[in-house]
Amino acid sequence: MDLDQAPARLRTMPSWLLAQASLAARRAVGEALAEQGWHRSQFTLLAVLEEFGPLNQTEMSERSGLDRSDIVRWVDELAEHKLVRRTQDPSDRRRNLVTITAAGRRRLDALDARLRRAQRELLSALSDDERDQLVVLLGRLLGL
Amino acid sequence: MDLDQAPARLRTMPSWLLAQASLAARRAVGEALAEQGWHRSQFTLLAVLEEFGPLNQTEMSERSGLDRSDIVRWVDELAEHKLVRRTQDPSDRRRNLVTITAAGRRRLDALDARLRRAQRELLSALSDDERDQLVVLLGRLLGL
DNA sequence: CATATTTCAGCGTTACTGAAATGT
DNA sequence: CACATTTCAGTAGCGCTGAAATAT
Repeated sequence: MDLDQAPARLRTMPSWLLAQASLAARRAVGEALAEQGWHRSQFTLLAVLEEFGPLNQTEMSERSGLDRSDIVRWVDELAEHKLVRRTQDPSDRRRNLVTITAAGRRRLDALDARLRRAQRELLSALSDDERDQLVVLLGRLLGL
Repeated sequence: MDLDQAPARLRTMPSWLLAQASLAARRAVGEALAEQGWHRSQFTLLAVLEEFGPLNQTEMSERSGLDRSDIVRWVDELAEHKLVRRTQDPSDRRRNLVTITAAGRRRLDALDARLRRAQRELLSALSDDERDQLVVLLGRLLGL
C-alpha cells in the first residue's frame, strides 16, 4: 500500500479514509482469524448470542448488522460445529431460537483474545488516548 | 440500521466500527453519485490525474489504491466519455499516458462539490473539530 | 533472456434482493 | 386474508489473481 502517494482530495476525504482503513482492518482481522480457520462472522454472531441470547434470526440480524440471508448460512455452520443450537420457538413456530453452547462460549473467548491482538496491531500507530478517541468518534458517526 | 442494538464487544471494537462506518460512507457516496449516473472511481481517478497527471496506469494504481486490473476498465469508460485521453508514451511504448481533459476537469469539479455535501451529511453527528480529528486519526492509522 | 506494462478472463467475498415455504 | 419468519437462489460490486500479449 502506497497510499501516502494519494492526492490531497482523497487523503482528506472522510469516506475514502474510512474505506481504506476498513480495508486494512478487514485484512488484519481476516488474516488473524484465518490462521485458525475461523471467521469474523462467527465472532460477531457468538458475541450477539452471548450478550442477548437466545435470539431468533431476525433479532440476530438486527443486533449484528449481518443480513438475514447470511444469518441462515452462518447459523448452519455454527450449529454444525455445535457452537450454537437451533431450536423451534414454542411460542411461535415460525421462529428459530438460537442459543450459544458451552463450546460456543469457549470459542468466543478464544476469538476475542485473538481479535484484541489484531486490533492492537491495526492501531499500532495510535496512542491509547487516540484509540479511545477513534472509537468514540466512529460510534458517534454511527449514532451509537 | 439498528446498530445501537449491537453488543458491547462490537460497539467498542475498532475493526467493526470501521467496517460499519465504511459501509455507511459507501452508501452515502454511492447514492449521491448515482443520482447523476456517476461513480466513486471516476472521481478517484480524475483526482489522481488532476493532481499528478499525465500518468501511466501503474502509477494511477499506486496513487489511487485501485487495482491495475480495474484501472483498465475505468480508463476505458473515462476515455469513452472524453474525460481522459489515453496516448502511448513515446519514451516507452509499453506504457499508456493518461491525461485528464478539460471536460474531465469540469466533471471532477462537479463530483467534488457533490461529494463534499455527501461528507457533511455522513458526518452530521460530529462537530467541525471532531471531523478534523477523525481525518487526522484515520490518516495516522494508515500511515499518511 | 529477464523484466515491465497493459490487458483479459475469471475468482472469492460481501452486502443485498426477490420470492417461495411455512406459520400466525 | 394480511403479515412475519426462515430459507433459497441468485445478483452486483470490489479487491484481487494468473497469465497472455507486447515492448524494453
